Amino acid sequence: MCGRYALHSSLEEIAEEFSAKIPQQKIEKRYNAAPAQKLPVIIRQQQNYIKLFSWGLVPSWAKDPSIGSKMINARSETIAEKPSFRKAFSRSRCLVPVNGFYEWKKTSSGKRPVYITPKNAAIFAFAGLWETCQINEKTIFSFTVATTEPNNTLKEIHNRMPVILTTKQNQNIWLNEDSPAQECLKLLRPCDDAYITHHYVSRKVNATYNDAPELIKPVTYPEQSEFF
DNA sequence: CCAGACGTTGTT
DNA sequence: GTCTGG
DNA sequence: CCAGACGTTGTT
DNA sequence: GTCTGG
Repeated sequence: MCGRYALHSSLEEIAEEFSAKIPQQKIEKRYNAAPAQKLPVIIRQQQNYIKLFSWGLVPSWAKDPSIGSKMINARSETIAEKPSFRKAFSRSRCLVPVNGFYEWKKTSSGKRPVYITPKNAAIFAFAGLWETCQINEKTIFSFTVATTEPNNTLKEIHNRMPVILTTKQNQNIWLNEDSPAQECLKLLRPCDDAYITHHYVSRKVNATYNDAPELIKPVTYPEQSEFF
């Protein structure tokens, strides 16, 4: 699954990577981006835009925005059918720019956070969906991240992983709102192991109020757990 | 017909 | 909004 | 994802 | 245990 990530590239770098217009808004470098926060996504409307949307998809019919906290991920196996996602899947797909993401690996001495980054690139593109919802005269813009089974590397860490689109061609199919659903579904597969690398990081990342470059630095945990 | 759900992950 | 359960 | 709250009445 | 907030 994917519930935390880092995005420290500049807006200019992100705009360049995704051929997107640079927004007026500034964004901060993030090392601990978390659900419910406003984060940059790439959407296509005539041209590509970078927008700041809330992580946790709030369906258009929702009456309470807190439903978004349950919608931070969408299983790709059912994304086209679920009432909460199917509308966005058919017409409102987006890319989520990410420099690396965190997964928590269970060990005999507790959960340890792992940071997963691209091996030969600067930025990952997660496959996402976005939505708008009107609640109390306010429009909520939100997004979710598609998940799939893990590749061989992630299998050692966790039982799910975010969908990462590694080629420009696939990113374009995903972003184009006229792409047939069948074509889009084909993209929702674990990415090849060759694209990623990973290392353990500090448990400081557990708390969302920590957000600094040190969070993505490698740390070493004891090889063997303590005896009891 | 109306009422109620609509989600994902993993359980050390 | 749309589907399922009662 | 993890951390932290989980409640009401009525105001030091 | 389960939900909300970040």
